[in-house]
Amino acid sequence: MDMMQMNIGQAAKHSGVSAKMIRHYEGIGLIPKAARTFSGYRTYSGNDVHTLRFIRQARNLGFSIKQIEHLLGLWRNQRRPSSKVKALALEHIAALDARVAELQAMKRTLQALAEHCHGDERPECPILDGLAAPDKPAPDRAHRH
Amino acid sequence: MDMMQMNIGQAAKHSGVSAKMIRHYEGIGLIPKAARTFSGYRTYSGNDVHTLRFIRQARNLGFSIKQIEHLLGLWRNQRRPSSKVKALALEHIAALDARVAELQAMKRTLQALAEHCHGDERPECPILDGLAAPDKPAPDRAHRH
DNA sequence: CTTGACCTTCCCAGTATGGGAACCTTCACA
DNA sequence: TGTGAAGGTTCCCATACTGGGAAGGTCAAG
Repeated sequence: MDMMQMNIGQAAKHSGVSAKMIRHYEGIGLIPKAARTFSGYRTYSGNDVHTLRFIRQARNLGFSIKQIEHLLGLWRNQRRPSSKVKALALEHIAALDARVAELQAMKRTLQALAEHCHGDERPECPILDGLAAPDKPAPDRAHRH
Repeated sequence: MDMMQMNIGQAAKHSGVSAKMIRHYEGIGLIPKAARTFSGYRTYSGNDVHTLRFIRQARNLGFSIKQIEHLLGLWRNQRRPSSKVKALALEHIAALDARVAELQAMKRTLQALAEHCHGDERPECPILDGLAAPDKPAPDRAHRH
């Protein structure tokens, strides 16, 4: 029924994805091109909104666009083995863990420096000294992606 | 003192900051424009390399460029109160904590979904169902060990 | 001189999101 | 029926950080 047809603003409200982002997702091909009214407005069905909500949920869990593309494919394929989905999820969990470990390492280091900083009017500051320290002369290239 | 003069590749090696990034930092004004040889090559002193290393260290700890700008200013100012530095550091630690909490929340949610997914040949998948679900649910959250 | 390593600038790519300009469409109300 | 607000359209720009690569100049060694 046409009752479920809505324009982009409504779809945004109902899905929690901004109109800007909906257009963007269409632009990069994450979602198919929306149908248009005679005058050029995009229209969305309840189904489209459902997809958008799926996307938003996945993004809330930190999945990348590439991964979401993958997830959408699995979602739409009634015959996917759940193992594929689970693998993707576990992989992402591992990535989250790795990122957390990275951030916690940063925090630990910074905290160690901060603990020794008086934090008063005096200029001596172990934090700056720590940043200025020669570190290891081994140029490392390991960073976030 | 000319012994310490080097071109960008050497400075990159000694600082751990890529040549590409050194040029970029110069471009955005994070570091002053490098001196040039007659033929246009940038040259760096031991001091410049020291600054680059400072920057790299700060980035390794997750500081943003804006914050590093600030830190560099404090570093160069012999009369800064250490309280300013400490404030910046503590603020950043708080941001790291916040980010960690965010990621951990994602992980918890995803893990809860994954636990109920068989991960076999069957298509039923609570993970996809969870992503497709209308968002409301905060049903089971008491899964801590 | 030639060659290869290194330098220069400039453009493009990505992730994900938002701001805003310039313009067109819809709809309700005077 | 006119009109103004609200909301749609496209397009460009910016964020923060980093890399790839092209086209061309420079330097040192063989």
